[in-house]
Amino acid sequence: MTHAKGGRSVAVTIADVARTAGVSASTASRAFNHPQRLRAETVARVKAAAEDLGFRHNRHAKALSTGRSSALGLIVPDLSNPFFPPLVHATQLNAEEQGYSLYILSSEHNANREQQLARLVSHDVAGLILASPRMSAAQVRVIARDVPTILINAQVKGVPTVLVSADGAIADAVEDGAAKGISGVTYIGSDERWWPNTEREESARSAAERHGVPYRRLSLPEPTYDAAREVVSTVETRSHELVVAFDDIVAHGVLDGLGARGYRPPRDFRILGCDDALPINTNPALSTVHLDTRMAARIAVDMLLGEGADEPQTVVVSGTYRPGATI
Amino acid sequence: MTHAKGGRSVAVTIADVARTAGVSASTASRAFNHPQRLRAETVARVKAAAEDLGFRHNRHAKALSTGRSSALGLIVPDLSNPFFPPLVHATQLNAEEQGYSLYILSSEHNANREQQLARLVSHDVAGLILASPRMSAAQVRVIARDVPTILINAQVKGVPTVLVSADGAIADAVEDGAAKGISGVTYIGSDERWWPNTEREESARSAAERHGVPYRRLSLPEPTYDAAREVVSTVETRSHELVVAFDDIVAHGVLDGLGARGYRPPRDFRILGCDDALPINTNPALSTVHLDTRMAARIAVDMLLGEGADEPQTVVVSGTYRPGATI
DNA sequence: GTGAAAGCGCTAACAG
DNA sequence: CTGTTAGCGCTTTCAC
Repeated sequence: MTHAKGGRSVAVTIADVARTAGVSASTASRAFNHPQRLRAETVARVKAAAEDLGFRHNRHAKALSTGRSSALGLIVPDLSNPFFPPLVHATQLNAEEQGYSLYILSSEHNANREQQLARLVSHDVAGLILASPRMSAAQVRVIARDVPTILINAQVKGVPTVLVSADGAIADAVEDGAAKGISGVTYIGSDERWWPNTEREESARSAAERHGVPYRRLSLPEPTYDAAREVVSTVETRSHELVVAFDDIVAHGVLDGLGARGYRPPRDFRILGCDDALPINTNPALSTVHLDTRMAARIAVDMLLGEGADEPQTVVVSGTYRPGATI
Repeated sequence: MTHAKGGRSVAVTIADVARTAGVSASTASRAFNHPQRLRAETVARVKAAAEDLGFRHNRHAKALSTGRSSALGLIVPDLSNPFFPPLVHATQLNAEEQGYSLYILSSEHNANREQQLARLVSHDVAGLILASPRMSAAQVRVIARDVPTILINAQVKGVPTVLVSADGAIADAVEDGAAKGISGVTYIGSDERWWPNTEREESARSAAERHGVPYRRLSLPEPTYDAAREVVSTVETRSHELVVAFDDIVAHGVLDGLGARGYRPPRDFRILGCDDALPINTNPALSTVHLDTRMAARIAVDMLLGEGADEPQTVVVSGTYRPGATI
């Protein structure tokens, strides 16, 4: 290997590989892209040479030449929310497996920034995954026209979607609660029209209705621990109700806020979290909904890279109720 | 805008821009890359044309042509640890500001996978940031020879480094504790030779020594909530000691584990966390060390993109002691 | 089954 | 100040 100024090693090109293998550049290229069209012996010789020289395809040249990128994009609203890291990691693994790398972008829950990021990468990636996007349907459509796009936890007509649904699990939890005698259901989350929030709220509401118990909603300015704790420290409390929290963090806030007032689950109230991904446990152990984000990621990547992108479909990955000691 | 099959819009090239602006491709190119060398009027005309057509540079063509990528890489051991998302986000912002996008890779604390990821992207990025790497110094050097590399929270001779240090803050915390009368210092973390762990342990140890109180270390198989909780639920306890935890999560585990045995801070023991980044608060509020990862990210990106890469330097970003109610 | 040649979109000498 | 030309590394017709 020769060296350039700065002591940094210089790239090995496919021409170098071709030369040492004693073939032309096109043949060397074919050894990687269309090995069937070559004699097995030739393929082996080229690959051996490549190995020897430490050859690696220049991603940019390849993309320029083929018109296809070997990168995917993933936009999430917030890396700090424990829901996303496993999703991100799983996406990365699946992408890698198929020979793609991944641009991970974080929008910080800002719809405009999200769209801006999406536009920024849309021309440089083979496909884009929008996880729990903040964009409007119209904004999503603009992006989807530019680049193959998969939605996770959002619904836009004409764009393929993976839904990580808590619906059935929340129903199960409410049923469990009802069997133990609850006086009502309270959903606590933000009042944003954001799919994860609206789906969970709607699940809680309809489950309450089904069991004939009163339903109410507590709105948080933001679905954070502090906001939740704050709200329940002042709100009028109804005994023996089931609190369905937007996620485990909010549930944690509720637990601590109510705990400070002397209320303990399941004695005084019952509570359900969601996401099952906190680095910290509660006491008593929180009943929650386990969401299989890894599966969702796998499906999303497969849909993106698969053929069936023509007829946009919706796949629902159902979460499961994980009873703890709070229901 | 014309359309290709599949209804996806077709790319606008710089040649298109040049044509509508009535200039040559090179002039159009210069309007973006060397505007000083052009008449202001020309620059304006080209930019207007570009705007009109919705032109965006083809990243791959540009990279191929210049030999420089406009992407940076960032490898972290674990997105799920609350320490990293702010670091990642800040890196992204700074990279973006300078016109770079960011490949974020997660190694899941696996040294080999980490190196593999680093090699994978090393040829496709303008620079690489390794945050709290698991790789050996030798492995880091291999990468650093291939691509400009900055280390965060690791030290390898010859490679520029940003250290997010808890040292002074831990000293301050121990001093605070000592003023209130502690019987000793216990560091609780893993026993890995990983910079963040060894730095904090060493700080705790030397601070204890300085104050003439006994020191000991509790080793966790992994620095998790459960492991910490488990260990302190069985270990012999010494009253009125100061527990220095590897991070807030471990501190949380200690708090809950000791709490279950009826011990409360600061009455029975004192405790310090680290990272100041949990989505959840403790009760009483945890004393912790605030680490300015955003600043670290900014410096890392600047070092990577700046000129001074010739003389590798080490920059230390010192954390600050954030007294809560547990010391 | 393999080679020669052209071209992806852009930038960078080199002329003028 | 601006246009012409060549070429980045790779894939891909099109010949043989």
